[in-house]
Amino acid sequence: MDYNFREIEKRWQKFWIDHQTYKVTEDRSKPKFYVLDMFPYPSGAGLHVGHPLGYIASDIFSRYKRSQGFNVLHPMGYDAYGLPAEQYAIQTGQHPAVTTENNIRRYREQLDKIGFSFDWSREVRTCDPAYYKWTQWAFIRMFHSCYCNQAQQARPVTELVEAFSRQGTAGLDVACSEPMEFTAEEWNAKSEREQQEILMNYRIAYLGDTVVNWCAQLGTVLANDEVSDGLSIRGGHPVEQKKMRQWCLRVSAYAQRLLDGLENIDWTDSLKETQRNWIGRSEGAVIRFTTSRGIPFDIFTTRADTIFGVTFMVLAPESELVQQLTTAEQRAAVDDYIEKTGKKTERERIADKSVSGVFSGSYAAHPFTGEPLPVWISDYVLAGYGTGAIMAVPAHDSRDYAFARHFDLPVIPLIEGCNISEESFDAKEGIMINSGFLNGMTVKEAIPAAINEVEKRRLGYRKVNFRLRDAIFSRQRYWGEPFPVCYRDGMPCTLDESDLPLELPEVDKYLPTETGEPPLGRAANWQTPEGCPLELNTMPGFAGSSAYYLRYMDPQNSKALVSEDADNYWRSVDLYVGGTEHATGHLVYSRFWNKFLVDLGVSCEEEPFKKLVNQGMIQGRSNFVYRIKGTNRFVSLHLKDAYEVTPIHADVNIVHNDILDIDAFRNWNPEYRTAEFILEDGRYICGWAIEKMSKSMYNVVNPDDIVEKYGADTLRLYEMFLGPLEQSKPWDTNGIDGVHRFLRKVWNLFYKEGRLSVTDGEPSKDELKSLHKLIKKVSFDIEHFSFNTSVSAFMICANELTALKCSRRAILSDLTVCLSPFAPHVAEELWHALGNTATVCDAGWPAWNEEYLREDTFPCAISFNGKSRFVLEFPADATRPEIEKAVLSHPSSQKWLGGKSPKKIIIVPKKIVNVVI
RNA sequence: GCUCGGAUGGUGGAAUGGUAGACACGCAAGACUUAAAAUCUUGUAGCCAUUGAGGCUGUGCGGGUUCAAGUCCCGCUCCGAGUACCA
Repeated sequence: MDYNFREIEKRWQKFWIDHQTYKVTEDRSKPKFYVLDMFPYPSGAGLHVGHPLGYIASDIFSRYKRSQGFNVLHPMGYDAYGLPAEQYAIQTGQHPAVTTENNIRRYREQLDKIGFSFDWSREVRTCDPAYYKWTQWAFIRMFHSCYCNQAQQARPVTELVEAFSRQGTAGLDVACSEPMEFTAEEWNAKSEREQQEILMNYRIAYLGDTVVNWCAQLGTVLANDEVSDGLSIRGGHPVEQKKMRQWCLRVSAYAQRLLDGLENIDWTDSLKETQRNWIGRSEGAVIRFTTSRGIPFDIFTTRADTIFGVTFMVLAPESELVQQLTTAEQRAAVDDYIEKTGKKTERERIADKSVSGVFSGSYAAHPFTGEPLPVWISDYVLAGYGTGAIMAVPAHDSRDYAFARHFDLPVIPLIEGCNISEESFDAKEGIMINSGFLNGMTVKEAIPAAINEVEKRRLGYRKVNFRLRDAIFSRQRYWGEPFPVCYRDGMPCTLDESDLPLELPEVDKYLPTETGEPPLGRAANWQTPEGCPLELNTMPGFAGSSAYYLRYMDPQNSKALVSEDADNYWRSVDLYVGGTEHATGHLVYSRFWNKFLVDLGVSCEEEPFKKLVNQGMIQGRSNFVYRIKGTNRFVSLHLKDAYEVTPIHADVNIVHNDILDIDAFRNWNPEYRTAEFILEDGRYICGWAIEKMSKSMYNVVNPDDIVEKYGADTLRLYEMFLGPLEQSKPWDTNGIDGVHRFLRKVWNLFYKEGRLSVTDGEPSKDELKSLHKLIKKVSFDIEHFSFNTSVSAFMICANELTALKCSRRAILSDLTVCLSPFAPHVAEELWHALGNTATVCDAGWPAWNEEYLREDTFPCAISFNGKSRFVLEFPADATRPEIEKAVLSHPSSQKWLGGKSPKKIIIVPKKIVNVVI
């Protein structure tokens, strides 16, 4: 019987479905383990070979943990809301739900062919009302919560209202958009509407007037992580800054917890560092300057030590102080400047490195010297960071320096011996000069000293600033979760939780209305039964993916997002596998979302993803043919230099090991039907290059084709064999034959001349050694996600056992179990062929025995002064004097010693002997 | 600019400070075959030798620590990823 992978894989995939082999329940008799993949967005293009890489790795780990007796939760679902389906709907009029459903079906077919051990009974889809009910529910809870900075915890807004009516804002430290101060009497005297306006300033989900990234082509706002280089990540359209009233999530309130939480999780350093930068904690001080007309002017600085070097002040063009500080004489110039910068898109603002700005006409007084400092307005100061205003220290900040040089403003050096003739001195080192009471101190001493003095004189206060902004949560799109919000007299109110889910309505077109409202404006009767209009925006992509890992724990629960019982059992994700591209998006939002749920008592673990592994990207490997210019003749790679040629992408699916299938190429495109070829050694050899995997480069490799040709087990092994999991690498089908050959070799250990041929009885010493070497190596490798070397270990073992003509049942049985996480179908087949009735995942992971690995003798490299010279075999129990004697009496030793006697002899047991002369 | 990775044969890549190049691809030679494919065997870092002979040089570059460095330390070069008027 041959290794018929098609039949085997079909049989076992059916078996696993029929027997619900991978369904899990909360079995308290076993330890739990939660392995999660980042769920995919089901795109129309289907999966290419890059997508399953992470899924294969997590599947191997899941199966391994199952064999070790863990109760493994390994679910899969779909991140089904998103822009591409909606764009497609706009073009074709097809309902996004239909295309999404089709895409999901296609994804599922492709995934099923690879033999994953997902528990599909727990599948979730973010566009399913039974699922997004809980996304809406969390939003309602965020609306009714505020963040208490003292307790570092979300609290109900009702508590805040009570505090306001009792004591006003006195003694409260609650996260807010704008600092506010009022007394209990003032609060109680306010109207309901005024009180609601004030509460918006504190809610965790709030409506805020914010500068947003507006993308006109997409007709929607985008979050910071959805924009790169001033272009939208989806589609690459220009993005401009616009002030709009939008739903926001107060992610910034959780900044410190998000930062602290990184200490206790097992993620790569680079990913943690990316998040730290994104959160951007900086310690400094807010210092209050006073302007000529008594208007306070607060700035944030991390370099309070440079206060004596301030020569001017700068405001962001969007700052509210601009209007107050502009004098009559400067009015025209300032208005002109504001208009010009306002028109610039984000992209232009980044691209334009030239210095620009305008003088406001006002002066601020230096808090220590009282000296007047001109107040300028420039777009190099950002409205959204700190206070939107800075004190400019041109000698020690490169941006201030460029500005001062351009407008010819004074520059005062503050550090002994620094050279500021060409550029500013930004380093935080040196001895202070020209700085009053700070003179003679080092920079490191001067920073706290300056802040202390500022606080003592009541000129300002110590402040920790974060770069992390609140997340803009509204999208002017159709295909997303509707907000559970209606407007009563223009005031936003949440729906009752019992009315959830609020289902997405039908619309005639997926475009904005004629009046410019979002697509939901087209829905008929989009209002509550009492007639209050419902919110027209929908939620962004990250809404549905922020708590999906919790829903998998209890996916059918209609009473709660997750039951306390299920949450207490599964707790958090032990292993999360996915790409780095979510470092500042999903992985920040879901950590925030989880922390909020922890505050509500819904989730029990502060961090949702204990360990995270980033699989690398699989790039495409394109093939080229070379057409001689102006002809339909193609010349093979190594002969092309003799001609003038144009490289043309050839479909990688008609090229094998860089050799072109000429007939297939002629049939590929009518244009090439009559093509002629100049061959080398009778073959046409293609050139190649590493590029992104995409249709236009004809380098997309479909996993279905690989499964059809080689089988799922070969695909799984080969994807792992390609290189280290976390490294980006090109897909190169060359070499897959080797992995396939290995599986056939394993098969041939069991089957001789077409029939099963295994023998009972005691395995030989060599057989045991080979097997136990494998068990040890593979166990270690899986724990360390070093799957590529595991595959090598399998190949070595198969080669050794083949050489030993091993057909011993005991050996083959354990080998099969080791192989089962990697190649589950063939392992299952062989396991049953050995006469087992239970599935291979119930077999239990074999333990290795060091006893079998011990050698009778060991080879030892003999070095002289570190240079390896010859190898000697020693008995396992050789003593030091015996080794020394053997080494020195070896005929070559005299040659290397050159008549001298050795200074010392270093013996590393079982590895090396070094003779130092 | 800053942060984090990385650099090893023709290729993908192995190597707890201890015989560098495992394993695989590719290539070459051989066996089987009318032939091809498939399969199997052998060889395969470079250089100089040799045919019972071994030696030298080698992990991006330059130093250092060590009996011993691809691995650790210092200084560069190049490549990749992320991030950026963040005060």
